Amino acid sequence: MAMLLRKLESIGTLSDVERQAIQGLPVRTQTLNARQDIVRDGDRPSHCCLILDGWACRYKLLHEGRRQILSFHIAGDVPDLQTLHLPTMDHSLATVTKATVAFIPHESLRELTVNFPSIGALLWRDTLVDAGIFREWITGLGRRSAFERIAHLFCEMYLKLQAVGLAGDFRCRMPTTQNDLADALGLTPVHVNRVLRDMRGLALITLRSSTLVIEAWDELLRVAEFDPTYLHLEKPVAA
Amino acid sequence: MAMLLRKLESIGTLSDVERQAIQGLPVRTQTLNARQDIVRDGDRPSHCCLILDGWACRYKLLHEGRRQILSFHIAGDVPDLQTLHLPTMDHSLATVTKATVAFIPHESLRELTVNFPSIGALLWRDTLVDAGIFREWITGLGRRSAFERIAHLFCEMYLKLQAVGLAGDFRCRMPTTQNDLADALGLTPVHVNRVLRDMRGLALITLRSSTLVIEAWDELLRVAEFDPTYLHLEKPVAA
DNA sequence: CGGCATGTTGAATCTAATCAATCCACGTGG
DNA sequence: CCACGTGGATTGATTAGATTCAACATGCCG
Repeated sequence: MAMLLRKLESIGTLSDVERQAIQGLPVRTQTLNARQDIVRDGDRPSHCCLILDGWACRYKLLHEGRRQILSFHIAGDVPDLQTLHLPTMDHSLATVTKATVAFIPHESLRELTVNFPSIGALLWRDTLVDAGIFREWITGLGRRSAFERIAHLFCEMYLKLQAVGLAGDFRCRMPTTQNDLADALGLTPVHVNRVLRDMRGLALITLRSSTLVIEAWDELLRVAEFDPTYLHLEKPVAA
Repeated sequence: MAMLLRKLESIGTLSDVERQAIQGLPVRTQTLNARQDIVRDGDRPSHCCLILDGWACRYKLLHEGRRQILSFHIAGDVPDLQTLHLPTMDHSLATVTKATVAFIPHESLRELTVNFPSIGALLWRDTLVDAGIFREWITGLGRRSAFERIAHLFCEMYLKLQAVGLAGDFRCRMPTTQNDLADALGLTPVHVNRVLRDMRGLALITLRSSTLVIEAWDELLRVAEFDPTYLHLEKPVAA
């Protein structure tokens, strides 16, 4: 549960007792291949899923195979935490890469929130941060250009990864295909490809073999019109 | 607080004691003109805002006056409930129409969630439904056509209004300008206008003087590819 | 080595944006 | 009562950003 602790402490604070209570949660761990569904639209799961390693994403499917990715998730995230109070899934959750996940029974989590209201508040807070990220994505999809959207996503993922110690020195994993990026940003894979070429041309970033290197962080922030407030990170954000 | 009760009971259930506790909340009521900010991006409010009458919306501003509306809110909604656990606003909240709102101190709401954990759970649930609506909007902005987006929004608002008794018989208020719709759906006002003309031509809806009449509900659901699951309404949805 | 997923590029097309007038409904004041 | 002002709605003409279709390259894995 180290990843969960690290994640929760990136958006709030925990006491020793609380840390121990979280570490005492019963979990069933499982490793999944890339592109496997974890829970599906319409399911009524009895567990939440904590990501220990790898990437996952939430998505919805529409007619004619159209897919919209709603969020990307990394180690420490509990992408279906909302099932604690919304029994029916209104979207699906799948792995992006090979991933290790831990399933935590709803019951245990409810118990935890009853015994430790401040952990409950922190979990609530986590779902609220999630919603804040959704709002930012809405803004991007509605009013940002393809270029700005991609730049913005790179800033976001870099900071999210950094917050749990998985990024630094302006480089991080980005194990998404151009197709995944397209489905997340409301674009076509072809157009994503062209924009990435342009970004490379401007010496903003390089993205090769699932590794993102941000060559010009300040410039990337500027073109993305990126303001990290919406991530509601507890610790000040590293420049 | 009747509207708040009605709203909460549209997504869950309350006992008599809980109803009374909610009715005992101290509030300061205020009437605002149309297009007034209630809280602004960056604020750290000490109250939540319950809408008693009229419409409000959340929005973000970008460069060059670009605006993205993130959600519409009606009587019974508490659009800034997240400030209970996310002190800093990452967007603004404003009235759409002349509106009456009630301000409830954070302190009182926190007390309420401590004394009545099941009210706390219901409020949490409300923010989760909110997030579910954000996800649906992401899907629309990313992968639906302008026509589908508008149709989808009409279905959503009709059901939301119906759930609190403000709509029926396939008609409801829709006090949004075409400009508001454009900012909500990632379109231009001009294009919204054309699509509305087309929808009228197909005898799907009429929208005049802030009143929406849905002429062909089933057909509207079909073209919008609308599935009400994401609204997580407690009561079955009226056909 | 072969096969398949992913990435890349070109050309044609299209949806929706942009720019620019004009129209209409409504409220106000002379 | 009517002229005027204003905000919103409507229409036309043009443009731009992104899509679509298609072909080809690359790289990884069995």
